[in-house]
Amino acid sequence: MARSWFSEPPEDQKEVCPVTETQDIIAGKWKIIILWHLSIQTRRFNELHRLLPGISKGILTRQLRELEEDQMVHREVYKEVPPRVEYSLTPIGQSFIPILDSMGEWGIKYKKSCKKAKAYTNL
Amino acid sequence: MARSWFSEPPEDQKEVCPVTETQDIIAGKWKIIILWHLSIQTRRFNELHRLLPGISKGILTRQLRELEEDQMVHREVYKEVPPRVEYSLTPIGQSFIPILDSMGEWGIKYKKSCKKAKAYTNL
DNA sequence: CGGAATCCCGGCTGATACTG
DNA sequence: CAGTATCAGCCGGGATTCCG
Repeated sequence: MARSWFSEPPEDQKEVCPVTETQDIIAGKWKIIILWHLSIQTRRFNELHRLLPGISKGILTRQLRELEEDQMVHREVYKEVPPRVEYSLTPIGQSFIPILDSMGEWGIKYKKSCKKAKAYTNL
Repeated sequence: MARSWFSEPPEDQKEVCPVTETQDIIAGKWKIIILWHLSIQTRRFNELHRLLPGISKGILTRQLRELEEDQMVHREVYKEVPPRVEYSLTPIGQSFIPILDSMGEWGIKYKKSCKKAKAYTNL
């Protein structure tokens, strides 16, 4: 018993519900968006930073590291001056691209089919 | 200026990157899992509560409400004693099912193809 | 350029108690 | 049964500073 003493009955849940695994990986405010940008092409760190307006370098680093740990993203360091680091999708990450595409298409259809009630919460 | 004074350049971002929309909707610790359970069949409140070990009723309610606001989930109240409330997917929610399925399948493949490094962080 | 190290902060999450 | 209300806390995001 490491840390399963509260609110976490991990095993059975993941057995029963396979999306749990996926949920764990793409949870994180920027991960889906990062993966999407990497699905287009390999990107450098600052390139990603520019593509994600509002994210700080610290956070970007963390999200990328976590994606690395989950073997979704590959980090290639070129020993140069100034340094260059390129991020790309691993094979596992690439296998996720169809889902990213679906999510993109769905997002577009979603915007068309409904004006978000959330925006008008004050009604 | 409501609350967009920091870290939120919403418009352009969503233009450029369609997954942002989707990200916003499925963000939330339990939403994907809730949607998945509802994709199987209509469920009652306590049924969902049992299916999601670890979630509290308060949180479950909130996540469901948010999914309702986003028009993903329909809430049907039966005027009975004791009360009965059933949750199901709206048409928009149903249009998301393929993605849920993909995520489920992907999650299974993922588990096979890699032993998560995260679990052994202490190495 | 691409981070690492810190600190801070808010919001979501979660527990508990109460209600119709 | 299906919530609401309230409060606590934690974690993850964010800003800033420093480094090779």
